Amino acid sequence: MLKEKGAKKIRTRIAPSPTGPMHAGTARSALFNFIFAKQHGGDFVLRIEDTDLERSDTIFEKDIRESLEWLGLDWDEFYRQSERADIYEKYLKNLLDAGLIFWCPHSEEDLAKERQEQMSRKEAMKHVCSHRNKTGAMDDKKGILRFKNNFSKEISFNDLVRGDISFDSGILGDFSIAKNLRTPLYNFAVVIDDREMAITHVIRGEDHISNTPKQILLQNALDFPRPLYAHLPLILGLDRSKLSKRHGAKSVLEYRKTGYLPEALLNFLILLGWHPAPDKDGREKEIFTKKEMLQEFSLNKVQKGGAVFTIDKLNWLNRTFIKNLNQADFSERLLPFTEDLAEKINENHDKWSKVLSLTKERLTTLDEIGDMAEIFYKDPFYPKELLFWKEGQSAENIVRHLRHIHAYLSGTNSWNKKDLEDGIAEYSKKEGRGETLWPFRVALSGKRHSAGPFEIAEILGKEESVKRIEKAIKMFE
RNA sequence: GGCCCUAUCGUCUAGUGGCCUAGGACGUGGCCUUCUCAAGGCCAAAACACGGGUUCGAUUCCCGUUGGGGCUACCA
Repeated sequence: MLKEKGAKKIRTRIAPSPTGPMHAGTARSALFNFIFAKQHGGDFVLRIEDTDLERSDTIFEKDIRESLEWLGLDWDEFYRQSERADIYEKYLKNLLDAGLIFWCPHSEEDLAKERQEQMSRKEAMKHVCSHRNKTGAMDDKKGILRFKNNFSKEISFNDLVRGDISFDSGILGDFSIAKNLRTPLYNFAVVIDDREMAITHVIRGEDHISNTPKQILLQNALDFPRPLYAHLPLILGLDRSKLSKRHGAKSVLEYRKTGYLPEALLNFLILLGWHPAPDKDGREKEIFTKKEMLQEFSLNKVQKGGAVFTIDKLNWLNRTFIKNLNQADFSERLLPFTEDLAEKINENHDKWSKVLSLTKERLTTLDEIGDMAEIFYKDPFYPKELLFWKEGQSAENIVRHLRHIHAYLSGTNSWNKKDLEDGIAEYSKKEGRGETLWPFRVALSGKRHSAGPFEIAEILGKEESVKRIEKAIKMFE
């Protein structure tokens, strides 16, 4: 995409707090930020918002980084707020000197009581501090820092996905900005960092809309330029509330563990709240490579209403992406899911590649490979009843068909799917395909659902196939 | 309680005043193919929350109602 001459380099960021594993909402925000930055030749910044030491844990920071890496959303710069206290302190002191912020000595109990009363009076809950005009030095061992709000001013901004949004700044009260000079609170740290990191576009969840006026007030006080804002619709659970663990929402890494492909998850996520215009023939595209996302994404096509996360379409996308994988890629991605089979796979790669081609278009998630591939490596165990094609099929017939097939298989030396099928065709046509082929297939696979008997037989080889048929016949003796 | 955002099939969405008999995808149902499953092909059911305006004409613009959501911390 063309860059305007002299235009500032576009910089976006994802700013998660390491208080839990990365979930779909954060992943989608990261995606949108990444795509937007990259399609404009800009930078994508990862900033860990760990100012709340109580709740933050490095284990979650690791989870976040690993999630982003797995998704291929590589960041250009990395920051950690806990390492930036000097910067926040500098700005806080300036603001204090300028009399734009002040120390508020009220206890949490006082504040809670005040809110309670305001609620019962049907007023907006806010704290307008009695100490707001006490400038100058104060005992910083007590109380917190608040922004001295000058009221009755409308503050508005233009949201890239929603248009103009305005607030009455008065209802904000003297909002909190730091616990002390070296411990900033969210709204303050964000404003400082977005400025220090030269963020041009703040693309984040809709849940931050109400934080925006506070941040703008701070920017104005600091004389900072205002970034452009784009608030994304929220990802919702089945009950239409903000998606959370409560809904059993999985973390990004859990999707990896289950065997979802990162490209499928990305494709799914970008469609939650965005869809490009149909092409010139009116066709609407559903499958996007990252390259296509880069070409087609645009903020003004982003949806305003929240989107419910349902697994069905993700599953379909995952199946589709798996199906389109080439054999080598498929095999490689299967590695974490085939450890139990590793030895046997190494013994015979040729056999494994045949197994792969049979299973590839049957998998929804990669972790299903075990169940599907085991029939080629382990003796099947199944109840005798499974051999019956339909209710009415007689045991005599099953045995008769299996014996015929057994005899044929034992006698032929032309062991490939096509010849086997041809060899049995006449008999199965005469006796009934389901009648003969169902017991044949079950004898080989031991499963109600599987690939066809000839395909399985080809992979199993003559000896093993014959053995399995014999075993099935024995069940009737 | 206050403030803000939002509203098209079950779900994700296309749609920016007439092209809408509202399109696509997932899911669902049926049929075809078929030994089962998967895949594939065909078909079907399925939505503009409601009420007022504006207009020759509203899914589309405005207002209101209702519904849904978010925020309202010394969390982010």
